Amino acid sequence: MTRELSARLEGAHGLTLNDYDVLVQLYYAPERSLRRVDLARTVLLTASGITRLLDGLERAGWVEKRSCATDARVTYAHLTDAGTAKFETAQAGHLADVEELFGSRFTPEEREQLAELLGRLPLAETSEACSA
Amino acid sequence: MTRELSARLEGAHGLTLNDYDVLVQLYYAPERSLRRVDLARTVLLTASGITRLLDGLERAGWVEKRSCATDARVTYAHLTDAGTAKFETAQAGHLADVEELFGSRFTPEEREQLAELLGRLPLAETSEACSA
DNA sequence: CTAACATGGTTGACAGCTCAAGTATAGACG
DNA sequence: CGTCTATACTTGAGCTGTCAACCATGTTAG
Repeated sequence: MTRELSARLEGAHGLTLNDYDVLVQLYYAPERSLRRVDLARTVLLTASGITRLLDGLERAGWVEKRSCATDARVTYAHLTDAGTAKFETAQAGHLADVEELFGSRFTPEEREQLAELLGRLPLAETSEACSA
Repeated sequence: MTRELSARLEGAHGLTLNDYDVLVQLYYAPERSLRRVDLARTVLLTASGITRLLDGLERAGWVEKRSCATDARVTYAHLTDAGTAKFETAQAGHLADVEELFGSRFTPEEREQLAELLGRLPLAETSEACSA
């Protein structure tokens, strides 16, 4: 399923599933910005993985770096206008794909259940913010 | 979770989660043998992925190639005695890990539910056997 | 203040997997 | 029989992500 979804996303928009995931996180984040560490945690990548993934998105002009005023160590990833547009375009197709491959097999109650059950799995916890 | 399980397996027995997965499949297969294609399908790898993974297991002496009497195209992967022993050793630890990280978070009924729900996801279907 | 440690981030080397292309065998059909 | 298509498997090239090592900044305690 992951392969299939990723392949479709790749074919239609040149995005990896992880790329897309990062775009979603940024899109819904306050100021469309997130610390790289936090981003790494939510998309289940390591710090270096995020560096490399963002390299690509930055080169494409969809994401840019921003420094933090109160902590010189942190760098924010910020979704550019181009990136926002890109995401909005990709989202429709992807949601349709997910619905087709995944959603159609479960009733709404079953989805709830799945979400609740899988939500119990152990994940690293998030951390503090910083006023940009 | 996958990372954690794989890391433990790697640390304790020098096995990848996928290596382990292949070992399980072979262990419970008739004659401890499986066609490479079928193996690929059940562990969710491509044909070339299996070739490379088995390369490693063969070099370690846990798996060996066997040809098929009735179809010269197919090669069987067969678990050697060493491989069987290896698997039995690794299994205990791994089951404990899974229980710790995963099982402890769900009641038996919930596990059933999860299995049923996730079991509905689309997977490539298996294929025919061949008398070795 | 300084030493010691924790945290955010990047980089080099490498593992693991994919895709595309190629080889070899099998089966179907004229 | 020869051709055409499908299947089993391997290999070369390349991508993605990991780990380990590193630098820089922040935090805490003597």
